[in-house]
Amino acid sequence: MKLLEILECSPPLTREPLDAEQAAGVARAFKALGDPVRLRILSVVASRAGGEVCVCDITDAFELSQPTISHHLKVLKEVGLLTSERRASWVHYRLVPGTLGELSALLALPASGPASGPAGGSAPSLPAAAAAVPR
Amino acid sequence: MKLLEILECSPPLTREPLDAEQAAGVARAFKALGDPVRLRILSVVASRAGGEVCVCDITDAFELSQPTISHHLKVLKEVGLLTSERRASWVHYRLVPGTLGELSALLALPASGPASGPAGGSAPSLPAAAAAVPR
DNA sequence: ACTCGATATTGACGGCTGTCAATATCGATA
DNA sequence: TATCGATATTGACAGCCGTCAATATCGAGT
Repeated sequence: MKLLEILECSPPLTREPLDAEQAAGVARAFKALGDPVRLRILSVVASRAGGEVCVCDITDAFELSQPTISHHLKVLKEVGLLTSERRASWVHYRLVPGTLGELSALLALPASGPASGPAGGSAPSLPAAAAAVPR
Repeated sequence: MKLLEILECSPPLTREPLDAEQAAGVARAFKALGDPVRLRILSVVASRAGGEVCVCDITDAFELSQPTISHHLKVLKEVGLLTSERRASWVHYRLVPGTLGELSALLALPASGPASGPAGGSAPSLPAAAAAVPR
């Protein structure tokens, strides 16, 4: 299943627990972000003005072998965070639009100002409702 | 170094590339989120009304051995996402305030409406500036 | 067709990780 | 202090993961 579809039907963590299927899908994305090199690669792509990075730019921004960089790019691509396009000899990577934003929304706190928040106005966070004996 | 400190001095991915140290710190957090079980545990804690969950509640919400759950809780705690407090026989876990929000901000897209965004209003995302030959 | 530079794939290796059974620890209660 | 329930720790094992050297593929130019 595609990452974006999973993200779009996964509520924010602060809203309700994820079911097993959602968790499995989302975890794949976070696992991909769980490597320092991939995180840096992603930040290079995400912060690039044109939104596009040539592999060669990445390869010599890191002190890692070219196959290793290629491997990380593949991981980021397979999980649905990046896309690639070949132009002439060079391959360019860019963000898959939406995924970063959806991941961000998943972790976001419940909007303090309920002005434009996506949340239905439920659960005003009743302070300590279940203070009884746990079981 | 503590997770929150790292997060507080790490710019959003869309702003500028992470340096190696920031990436290493942040990646630890995402790595912890990169397991389906931990993600579900975290969502259970995050969505809990009182903000607190007893271990026993988690242990029998999953079909995993008690040591396994304990292990995952330890990982989430060591990485700085959860805290625990012992009360009587039971141990209660809660979110470390701020971390989820900071992680969310790290992944967030550049705020379209700069109304209440935490970002200083820089970088109007110049569209495609570097279109020249990659190298 | 041949060569060359850019990128991907393969195969191998050491280290990390998720899981469990067994055991230990820690509080409460008798 | 003896016991019991709740949680943590230990040790072991299979499987995954990051890295590299070697090699393959793919376009472009000659």
